[in-house]
Amino acid sequence: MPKREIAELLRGSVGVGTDVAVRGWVRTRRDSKAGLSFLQINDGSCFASLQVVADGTLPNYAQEIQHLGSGCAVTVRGELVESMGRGQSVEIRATEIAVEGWVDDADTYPISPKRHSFEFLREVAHLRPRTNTFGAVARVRNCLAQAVHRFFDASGYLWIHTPIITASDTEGAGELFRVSTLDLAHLPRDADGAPDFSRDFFGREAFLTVSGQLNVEAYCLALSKVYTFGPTFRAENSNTSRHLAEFWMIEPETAFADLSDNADLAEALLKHLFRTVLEERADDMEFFAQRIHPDAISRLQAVVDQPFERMTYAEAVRALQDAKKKFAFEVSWGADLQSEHERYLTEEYVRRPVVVTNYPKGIKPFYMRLDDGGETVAAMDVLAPGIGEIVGGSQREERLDVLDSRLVECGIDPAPYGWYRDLRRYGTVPHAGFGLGLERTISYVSGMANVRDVIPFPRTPGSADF
RNA sequence: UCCUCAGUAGCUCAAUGGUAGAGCAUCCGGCUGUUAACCGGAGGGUUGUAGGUUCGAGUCCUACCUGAGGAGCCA
Repeated sequence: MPKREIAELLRGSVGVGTDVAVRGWVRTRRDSKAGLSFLQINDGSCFASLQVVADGTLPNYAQEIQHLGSGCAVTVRGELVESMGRGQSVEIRATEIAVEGWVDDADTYPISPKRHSFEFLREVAHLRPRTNTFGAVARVRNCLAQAVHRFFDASGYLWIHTPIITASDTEGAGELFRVSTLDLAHLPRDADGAPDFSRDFFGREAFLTVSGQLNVEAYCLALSKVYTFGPTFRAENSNTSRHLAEFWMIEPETAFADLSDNADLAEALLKHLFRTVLEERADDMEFFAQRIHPDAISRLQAVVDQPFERMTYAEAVRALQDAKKKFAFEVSWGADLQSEHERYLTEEYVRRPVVVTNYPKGIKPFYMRLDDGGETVAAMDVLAPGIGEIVGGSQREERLDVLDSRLVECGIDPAPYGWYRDLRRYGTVPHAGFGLGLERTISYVSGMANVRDVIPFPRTPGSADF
């Protein structure tokens, strides 16, 4: 008897009348005193559960089946039949139900068949994938990750596995987590009494990466079209619904490309991701639209159907200054846009994703290409309704002399950047790239308001359970 | 890190400074090709922690802990 995924059976790819076996976990049991029970079985292969009809004549009916409850693991064998009830087209008429794993104490099993707050479910992160919501999030997350690779592969980009451990502590993007094997209780000291990192594992200080960008630029300037996709770490004490200490980031880098090409790529990537998830995870998206965010589907559809708005930072500042809305922070040229400003632009001013470009150089890092005029850099942020900044990127400074003066201007010691400067010494070309936060993308797609609920085991300040 | 709010049954929440309750979940019984099932019953509590005010504190005060929302930082 072939074992089947529930998704296959509900898709109709197995004929009615076939003997099948399914394995999964009981969601609910409903008894009929007419002498049969109905089990909803879910195996995670799709959003829906499969109804199993258990007749009272089954040998373990009274002993076992009538005591099955939410969370129990079972193997069901039987015939796939057209359902006599409403609500599902097919069901399994069981000939055998084997209990694989009981629920130890149904009274305290956290995932009872009722509504739970996301805050509570975070405390049982090892069990929350058994809920409708977190099953859907997991499938959508997988769908998006697979779509990222398919998009880049089809576009001729190479996936570059940039290092997780980095020796540079001055990449300019936030606080870093230290990687060390030194004995903290007996820390070796140098002559000045400072920790002697020459005795550390790598013979120097080392950290977890905050971005694969600098490394991937090296491969970009040889292989033309490359991207990284992996975990990223920031030791910022950020306590918001949009920040994690460990998150996944997608960072493409394109040679012979300028800022406009870069924005085109970001737009094409986002549209591809949204189109794919609407198509391949229609069941989960339907759930998100019904229970999580009413516009979950319609707003993705809208993004896919129309071009992104584009405006320069200067235009954005003007729009904000002309806005009737009162902001807590005043808008003036030279200052970074506040969250409230970004939100106004994308949610009220253009009401869809918007690419803001050419920010003042003073608020952007050294590696962004200086624009003609010398006041702005070729930076771009993609702002999306509901989450704000979803993409941050730029055309990179490919001119060695300008890069050097920018390093000085930003007060950065050029010494550790020898290899990065080499890329400008030997066959430099214009190139551009950006970072797309996977969790923020999932958050936007699903309508899940907190990125802690779109990653399996969230790491945030003061919290690394599981 | 800063500001604001919240911690009461397994969960979601009530309770004027005066006997701690409901719904859901769980268990038991009834009913039904059921499907957010329905009806009845039962068990379930050191009110986040430590102090303080008061005849009396879930409620008021102080500190701390935890969580959430917002800000900053950013993806």
